[in-house]
Amino acid sequence: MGRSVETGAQWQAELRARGYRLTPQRQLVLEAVGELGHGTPEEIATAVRRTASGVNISTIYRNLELLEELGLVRHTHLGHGAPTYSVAGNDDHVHLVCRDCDGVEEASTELVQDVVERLAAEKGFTVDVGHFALFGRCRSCSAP
Amino acid sequence: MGRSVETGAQWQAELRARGYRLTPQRQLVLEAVGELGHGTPEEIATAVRRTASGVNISTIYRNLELLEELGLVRHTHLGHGAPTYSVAGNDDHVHLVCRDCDGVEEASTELVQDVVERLAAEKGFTVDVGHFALFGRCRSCSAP
DNA sequence: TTGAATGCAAAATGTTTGCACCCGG
DNA sequence: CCGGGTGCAAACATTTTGCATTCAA
Repeated sequence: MGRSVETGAQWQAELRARGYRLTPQRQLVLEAVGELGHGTPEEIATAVRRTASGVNISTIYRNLELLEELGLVRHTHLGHGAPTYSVAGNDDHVHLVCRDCDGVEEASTELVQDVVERLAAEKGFTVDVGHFALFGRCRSCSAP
Repeated sequence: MGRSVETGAQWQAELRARGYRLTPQRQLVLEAVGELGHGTPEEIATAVRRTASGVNISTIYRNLELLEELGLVRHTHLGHGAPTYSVAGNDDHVHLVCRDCDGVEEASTELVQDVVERLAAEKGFTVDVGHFALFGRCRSCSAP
């Protein structure tokens, strides 16, 4: 689902080029993020453990951090507790977070293209569109 | 600074109408949020304690929740750890959070007016503009 | 008086860190 | 072999909760 971006060989080479090693845990974390689409560290850990039951949560955190540094994953704070990780680069979208039901909808980034361009021009601020979260109330929760 | 919206008498009446009580702690929390402009629960606690040194952090949390329910304050997740509270209704603005330096800039909500209207029309999603956070990289951190 | 609110301490979450051992290159 | 990576346990940070006490109305 949705994955692509680079081949395994590509990021693995990049990894080594930077002096890091390729470990099963590392591969599994990246795969899990891709499969889940969105996931908190805890959810990712659960997914990873379906294949490798012993993986520690701190390993998940350390690898998410590393994979983010490599630009392979990205995280967003969708409001409440844990952040949500997703694979970088593909199917970017804006997150619409409902404050009432905590539901998360997605919208095309095309929606905010103007805003992004204006901020770049006027403020020199480069928006990370995939990181984009809008809070408010969804249709269902607005209904009487 | 920046306060207005309602008079003290107004929200205090509303409070009682809902069966809640007016306590010094409650007033102090609201005042502190107003004075700070933005603040984490811990920062608000510090501000409150300048006047009333014994106030417990759990009281701060409980009152922030209540004041938010009453629509007097609002909170935003600006990325990292603790959320930021501010007085609702006045000086709404968009938050621009830099992922590199963690700095927070503000921009006029006018910037996103179109987006807000389109989302309302197309998705029935009511954006809470004061809750708006954009993540990315600020001018300084973009510079070489 | 009386139940909402507070203070306190303990528990629940979510995340980070120190360290000994392990293993990818 | 060697330094990066992992597991584990403990430390942290933030928020929530149970309960006895206090106090606003």
